[in-house]
Amino acid sequence: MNLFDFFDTIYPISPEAKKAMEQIIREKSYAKNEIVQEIGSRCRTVYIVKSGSATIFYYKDGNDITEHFAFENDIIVRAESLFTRKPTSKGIQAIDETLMLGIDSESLFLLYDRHHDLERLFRLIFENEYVNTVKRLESLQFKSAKERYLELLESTDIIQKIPLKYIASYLGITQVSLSRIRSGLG
Amino acid sequence: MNLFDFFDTIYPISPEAKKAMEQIIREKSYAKNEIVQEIGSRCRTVYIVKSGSATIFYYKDGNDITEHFAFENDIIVRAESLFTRKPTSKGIQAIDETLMLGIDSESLFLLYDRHHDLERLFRLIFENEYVNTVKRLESLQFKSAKERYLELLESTDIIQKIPLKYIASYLGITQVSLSRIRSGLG
DNA sequence: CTGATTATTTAACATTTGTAAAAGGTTTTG
DNA sequence: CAAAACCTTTTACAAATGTTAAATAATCAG
Repeated sequence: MNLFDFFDTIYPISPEAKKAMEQIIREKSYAKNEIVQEIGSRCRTVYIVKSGSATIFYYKDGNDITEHFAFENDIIVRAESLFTRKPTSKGIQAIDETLMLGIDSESLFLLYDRHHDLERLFRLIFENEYVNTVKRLESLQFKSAKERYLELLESTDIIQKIPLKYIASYLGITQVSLSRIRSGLG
Repeated sequence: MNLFDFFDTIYPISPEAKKAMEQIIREKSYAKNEIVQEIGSRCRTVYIVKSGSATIFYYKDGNDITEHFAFENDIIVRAESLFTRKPTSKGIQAIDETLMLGIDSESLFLLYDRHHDLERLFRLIFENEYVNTVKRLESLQFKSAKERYLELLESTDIIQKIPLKYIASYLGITQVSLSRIRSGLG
């Protein structure tokens, strides 16, 4: 789907706003496993996955942890950096060959002053991300690992294609534990 | 602190916007343990805690679970309902004698059209809530219960006054487990 | 195609956390 | 004040998850 068609499903914006946005969007493709944004950087880009898949990841005690997955038409930002202007210890990585649209966030935020509809659009987009995060929190707070795994399986088919090491850490468990759950013993 | 002084520290709004907001705010006090919003209701109010403390809670397998704490000057909303207009299985409860300001959310959202600065202010407020939720997610995903408890203790002094049963479920553990951690054996 | 690399499962054991019940503490209220 | 209600800790045992290492299985690169 075209980006603006996608945006129209959320909140229609004026032709002027579209024109202004086009100036600050760039498309880029990433190879499998390529780093999109380095750990330690500031988040200055709002990404939209056009095809492929990407994660937000970080390291804890030497282990690679997947905090977030993004697939086709998903927004991907490191919120704790984008909205605070501080660097973050998280990075973004392409899982597969991935095509991304990147919107320069500083420019976008400036456009909010002249284009109220753009601020509205992105307010709605990020409110939705906020809601998704609250739901994931609920899942991690008191559901068992097995419940979380089943819930994830039901959320999207694409998850089937993602290597289990990413999925395990996303669920907050080890690969060994995930294997047990999958074999029906967990 | 006065509400508008507090808002000014986030994003200054016009006198007209203040006047419009005053029409949709009501102050109400709640007794200790009083339910502010019932489980199963829709979130149509943005609360601000003036004094006291409140939680977002729900039931899972018969257990009372605390999802969120709010203290003085904190915003408290059930985001998964406020931003989707759907009912939620979570409620809001006062822990202590608590004074709250309630802003009618439907009216607020209507004001966004006429008062761009109000939309800006609340966008910034909820972006901040979103960031807080992401940080909590990170904590629940891969920190140990002990780490989470120590982190919570450092976040605010007020937490010392909150009964441990609320804190245990907020951390995603049982009271027994929290007692073990506190006694240094966990 | 085949060895090398990477991903996944299994096994054995350790640690953490949960469950249920009881025992102390503390607070509330008549 | 004293009984009741509520909160917190402790105990003993069960279940879930982690750790390390090894064994398979699948994929990749020359």
